[in-house]
Amino acid sequence: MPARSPARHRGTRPTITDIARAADVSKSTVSLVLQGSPSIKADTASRVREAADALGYVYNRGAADLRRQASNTIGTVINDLTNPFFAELLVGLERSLAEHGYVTLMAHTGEDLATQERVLASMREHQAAGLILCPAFGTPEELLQRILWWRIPVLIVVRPVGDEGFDFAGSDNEAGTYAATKHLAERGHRRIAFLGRVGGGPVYELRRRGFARAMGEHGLAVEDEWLIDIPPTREGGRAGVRAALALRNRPTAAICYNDIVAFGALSELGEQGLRAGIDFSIVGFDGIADGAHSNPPLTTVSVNPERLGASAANLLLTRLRDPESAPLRYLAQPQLIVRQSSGWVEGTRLATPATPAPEH
Amino acid sequence: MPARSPARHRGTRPTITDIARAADVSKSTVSLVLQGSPSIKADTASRVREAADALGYVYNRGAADLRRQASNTIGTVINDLTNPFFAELLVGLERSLAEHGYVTLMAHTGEDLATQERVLASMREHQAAGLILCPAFGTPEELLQRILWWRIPVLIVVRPVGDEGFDFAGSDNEAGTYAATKHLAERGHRRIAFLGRVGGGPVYELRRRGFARAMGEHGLAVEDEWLIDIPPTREGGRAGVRAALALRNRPTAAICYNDIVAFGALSELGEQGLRAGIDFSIVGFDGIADGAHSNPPLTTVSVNPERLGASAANLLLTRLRDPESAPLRYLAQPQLIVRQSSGWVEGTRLATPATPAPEH
DNA sequence: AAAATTCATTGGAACGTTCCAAGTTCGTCT
DNA sequence: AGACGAACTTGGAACGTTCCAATGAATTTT
Repeated sequence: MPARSPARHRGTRPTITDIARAADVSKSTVSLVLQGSPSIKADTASRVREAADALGYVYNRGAADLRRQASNTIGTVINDLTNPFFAELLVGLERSLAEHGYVTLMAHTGEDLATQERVLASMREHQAAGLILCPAFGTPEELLQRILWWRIPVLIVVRPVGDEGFDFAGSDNEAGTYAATKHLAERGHRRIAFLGRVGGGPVYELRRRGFARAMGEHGLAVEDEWLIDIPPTREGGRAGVRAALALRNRPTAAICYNDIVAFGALSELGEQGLRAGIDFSIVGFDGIADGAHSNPPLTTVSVNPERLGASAANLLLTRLRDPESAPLRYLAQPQLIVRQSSGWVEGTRLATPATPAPEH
Repeated sequence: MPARSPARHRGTRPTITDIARAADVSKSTVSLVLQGSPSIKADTASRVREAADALGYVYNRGAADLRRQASNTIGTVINDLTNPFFAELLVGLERSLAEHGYVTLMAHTGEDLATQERVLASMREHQAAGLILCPAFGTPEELLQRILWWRIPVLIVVRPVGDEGFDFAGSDNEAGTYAATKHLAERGHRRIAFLGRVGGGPVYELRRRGFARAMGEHGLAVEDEWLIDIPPTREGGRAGVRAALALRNRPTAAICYNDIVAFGALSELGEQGLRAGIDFSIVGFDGIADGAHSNPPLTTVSVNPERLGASAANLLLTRLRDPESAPLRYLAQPQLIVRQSSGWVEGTRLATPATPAPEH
């Protein structure tokens, strides 16, 4: 390799070629040293490393990725970050990815399908090694097929799309609401409402089913009007409680589709002068951190969102190692956390249970 | 250019060279077409585009970035995503970046300085075009200097580091707590506590100062014990209220360092059987979405986190266009949103004001 | 002492783009 | 008819890595 090369002009970053020149070795040697190859003599290696430091060298991952035809970027698509559930999920995801040397290219869809299309295409152009997708509401299975056709490993989180066939990480929704409903029934509730978007996709369907099953097993009827159709938002929670309280055959408790619905419900109860856990019981779903400090603290079915995120990331990394194996599947077993918002017993005030707190 | 090239083997993605071969033009022409150059004849262009579609071509942004010595990746470092304030900020950031054709490389530090160092270095290797940093607590000015030395434009968000000199987007903390305190004073409160981490950096300092100034202007003394030292968390809020209620000269209201502290405070008041806004008033800071639906809804100083994020992104993009201009600075003017948690008046119950709601 | 083996290093061709300089093909003007 | 320009198109050298095949030197084996 010719020792003569054009001198580096100010402002441009040093490359392995510059290091090579400074350390008087070839660019191949520098590359090997940077990769920690054992076949380079120790003192050559340290000479190279010194030169690199002296020049303020920065590894150019883009160039390496181009040559290696690989990347350590994982595209992560979140549909609703303003829901702390997804924020906590993202924390777990990102942490786990980072721990394994991957980097997170993050995009937010706000439940918009067109945005989702756009960001996925962008991640493809960016040569993401894999994708993690919290699908926006109404995502067609066809999109997932298309992504597979791109030959990019993709993991779906939280909301299943299509029937199996894709890698998926989520929680056992049916078991979750079953436990929640059982809890309320055992505390003496006989008329229990369910607050969520009717026809709101598979997650809603499963949660409703767990509710119905538990009701049935406790010999409790489910009146149609107790299935209250509200958007899965804080406002929805308020509206749901208003609707529930207005019913002729008024429920004494409600299972909420998720924690933010439950927060809305708590808020509305307060506004109506009712005490959650005494006058009316509320149970949420998700187990977001705020639930431990709402007013009153929220009984909820915790899926431990941060841990779910970490598990999801690990699942995708497994897939990256073995692109051809059968679809992977992880279902977190949710855990009922009893706090004050369900501290109600037939006719009497229940001693508020100490938060049992095996939480983080 | 030789028309003969090795045939594409299955599994490898088509490149502009493949398109060139298919459309019987040169690779340069394909490149120009993809860039929408006007100097390519319309029918050539469409022939090329058809070939590209037929082959299922995907633009390789990494390769282009390498050649152009540029990238459209912005590194975004968030210190605490489990605080909805930062989650909403991130939403605004990402949306604005995406609208301008940039992509967000996101990392979470969890307030850990070592993690912060690591992710910043990684973003540098990834050739981020710019950085947006919500600095972890205790970030030294030296780090910022170092980043500038990297010649990567960086914007600091929320927490200033060092004295000016860096691009910054944040809110007027002093004015915010001033307005909040004034509000409480005008409602008749004379003993007001401030719940936050004493010595918790410049943001704390400014918020405390706004509080002190308003107290002074209303002729109210600030007892040392009313400055309650708690971590800026939900738990901190609970502890703060407990501490406040235990004081001999017991305050009747508290300004909280931020909304999640306020949520903790509301929770603790509830636990103690006190009604926020009636028995004790609470004001938060940040204006996160949940505040509109807490129990009771939270009076807060809203900085509109999502909009702040968008503004921050725009500021960085301005900087990218002109790398040499003087430091940029954006201070959001926060807005007091009065809700029920401060609906208290000397001796009487205040008619709960309708949420005035110019919120989003 | 020659051959074989190991060890350390290196040349140079990729990877998929961009973009400059240069080329070709026209139509138009003298 | 020849020259000139405009309108299109193209060759090929970058960008900063990796990694294969090859080289040379030192060491061991025969």
